[in-house]
Amino acid sequence: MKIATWNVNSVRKRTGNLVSWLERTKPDVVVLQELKAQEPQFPKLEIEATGYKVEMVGQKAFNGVALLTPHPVEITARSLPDSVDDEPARYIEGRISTPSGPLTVGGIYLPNGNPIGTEKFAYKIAWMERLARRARDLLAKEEMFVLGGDYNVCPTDVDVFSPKLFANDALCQPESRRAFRTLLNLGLTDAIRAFHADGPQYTYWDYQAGAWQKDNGLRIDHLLLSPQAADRLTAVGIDKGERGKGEPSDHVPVWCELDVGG
DNA sequence: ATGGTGGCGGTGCCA
Repeated sequence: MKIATWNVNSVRKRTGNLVSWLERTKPDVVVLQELKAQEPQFPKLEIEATGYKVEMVGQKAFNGVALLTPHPVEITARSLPDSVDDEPARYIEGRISTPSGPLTVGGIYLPNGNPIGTEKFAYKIAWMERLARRARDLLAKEEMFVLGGDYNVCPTDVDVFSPKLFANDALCQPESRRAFRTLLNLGLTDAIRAFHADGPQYTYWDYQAGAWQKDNGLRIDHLLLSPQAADRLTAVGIDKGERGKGEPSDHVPVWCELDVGG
């Protein structure tokens, strides 16, 4: 069972890349972020032609998340706890069946939070607390789940090409990192770090200043696994090649494999 | 060199 996350930075601009990636890598579930589209603008026909069903929470111009899978899926949430009306489209969650029991996949687009010292940063931290609340509720079920997405957090300085340059960035603040560690301390496993304990494992390279060519990257896209999912983790990967293609997203897909038997 | 790139929407906002 292959679970992936990808911030596509506009699903309309990325339709071609997305379709060829789906056909080549065949994930069982993929969560997408930054659709920058409402439901009528989503390239549903092109995606469905690949055999994937589309569940999404859309928004005009900004944010937007989707869950794609060829399997039967039950959508279990379209927002985090304590949501308000007209909340930014940043969370979707679905549940599929496997031979080892149900698997829940949450797709998250965590607020960027810049600049620090503003309401935007406070909103980021509050959003992370709501995510932790959802994680606790899911953990209580003692089932497999994966919370994948663009967390907009570099968990440690190893995850930043230049810690000095990002010292005042919301992605690297102690509060952001503490809230991320809270998720880990609940018992969640950072899938990439389970297989690559040290060293840079970037998932994002800015469009500006030749960041890709200079490998000036960040690790901000993560897959956090419940203990029941982590017990079955067999492989992880970062599809870095997507960043070198024509008209790329600034993020690349991150995936993991779970051995669920059958 | 106080810039640079990209997406949306039709001007500045967001990342």
